Amino acid sequence: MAGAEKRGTGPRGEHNRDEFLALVTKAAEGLVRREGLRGLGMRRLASTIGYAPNSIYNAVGDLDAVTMRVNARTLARLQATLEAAVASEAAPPEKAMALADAYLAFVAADPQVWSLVYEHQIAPDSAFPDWYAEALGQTTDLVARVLAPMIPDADERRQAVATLWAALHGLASLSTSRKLAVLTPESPRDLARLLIRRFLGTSGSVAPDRQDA
Amino acid sequence: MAGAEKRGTGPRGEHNRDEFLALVTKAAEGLVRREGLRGLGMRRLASTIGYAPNSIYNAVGDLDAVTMRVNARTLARLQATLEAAVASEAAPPEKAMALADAYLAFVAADPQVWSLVYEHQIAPDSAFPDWYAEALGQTTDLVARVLAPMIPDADERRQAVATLWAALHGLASLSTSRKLAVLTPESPRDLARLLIRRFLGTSGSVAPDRQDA
DNA sequence: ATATGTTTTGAACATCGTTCAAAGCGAGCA
DNA sequence: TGCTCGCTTTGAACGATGTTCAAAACATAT
Repeated sequence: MAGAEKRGTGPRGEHNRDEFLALVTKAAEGLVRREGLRGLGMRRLASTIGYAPNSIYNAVGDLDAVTMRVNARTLARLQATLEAAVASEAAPPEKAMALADAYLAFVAADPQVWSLVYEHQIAPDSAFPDWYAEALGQTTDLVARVLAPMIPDADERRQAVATLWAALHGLASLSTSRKLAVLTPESPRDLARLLIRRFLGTSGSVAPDRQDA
Repeated sequence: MAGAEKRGTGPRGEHNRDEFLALVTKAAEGLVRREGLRGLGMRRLASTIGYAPNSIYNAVGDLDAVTMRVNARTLARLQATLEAAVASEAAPPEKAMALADAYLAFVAADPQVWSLVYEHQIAPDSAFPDWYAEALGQTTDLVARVLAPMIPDADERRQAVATLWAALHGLASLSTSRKLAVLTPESPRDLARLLIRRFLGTSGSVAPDRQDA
């Protein structure tokens, strides 16, 4: 009664607990990818993986918990994408451009799943999830590292990172909701280039502005 | 059957049709203001105004239609607020700052209702609502008018307006969802000032940066 | 006063998220 | 082997939702 740290028994099927978590998360992600937030339902998700809804409640939690899992995975994927984008050795301004490009390409490639991250509103009383703040911090740290050579002052850099991050978020958000196309025909990536060029004050052209989209 | 433009009969209660529309819209707005998107339900809305749900279906439509009405009103209120903000005679850079300030103040004063505008996702197959595109255009035209003296070229100005609009939207969005405070302690208005100062290249201080918040 | 057409509504339908209590099954002990 | 313990899985149920149907209530026009 007091010990039993290992486990009393084991699961029935061919999945252990972690595999089941991954199964649920990937199935939910697929549902969102194909039909958006409204396509993610508990009964539907359960039938997709061939389980009863209660199994998901026992292993993961309610629909909010499932959404959190998907969002955590999405942020990790975004993080990996951005890391790969700044891996090359290039001048800082080009790195900033590459970062914005990778961000917007990620969003364009998976708009529904990315939208879930900000469409999902947590209850206003519950505290901010730790893992979310950490994931966000890791990603913005990446931006800060890229901006470090151009903005030496730490305070100013922190403000610049937050501002640029919010601006990119706005471009991506309005783009996926088709509200950006109402204002201008340019792609969000072109606008991001404009933003970064003007914000960072790299007055001339940063790159020959190759147009392949 | 062919004519009868006026009306066959009249409503029962003390409200005519337009008054009823306004009643529904304002009640729905109040619900959202107090409890957010999740607090807006058809049965709850009906009981709030003392009618049966079916009356709302007959006069307004389904819950999506109600949401649209609230959002139209919100955009009109925002439009009026921004118009008032640029009414004063001042140098263009200060006007741009005032515009951003008014926008973010509007969002901060009514975050839940404002969030409804972008939280509400229309079906991906249905076309964009005309009135929404028009309302958006009117508001961004205001920004374009403010920026006109500083950016004479029409193409460049259109891009700048879209970019700044998206950036403001991002600041407001991350602010209401408490994701901006994770990154930096500064208020979104301070970050907007930084954004505009850097974007518009008004290198020095635009205003003495009076701090009253 | 009767007929007409709209407004209003009570009841029903389908579905949803979630919970409860029982059945199913693997592991440890006798 | 047989048995119990404890976790896993589930069928059924509960409450609530958005939405629709058909009937009742009502104001007007003849």
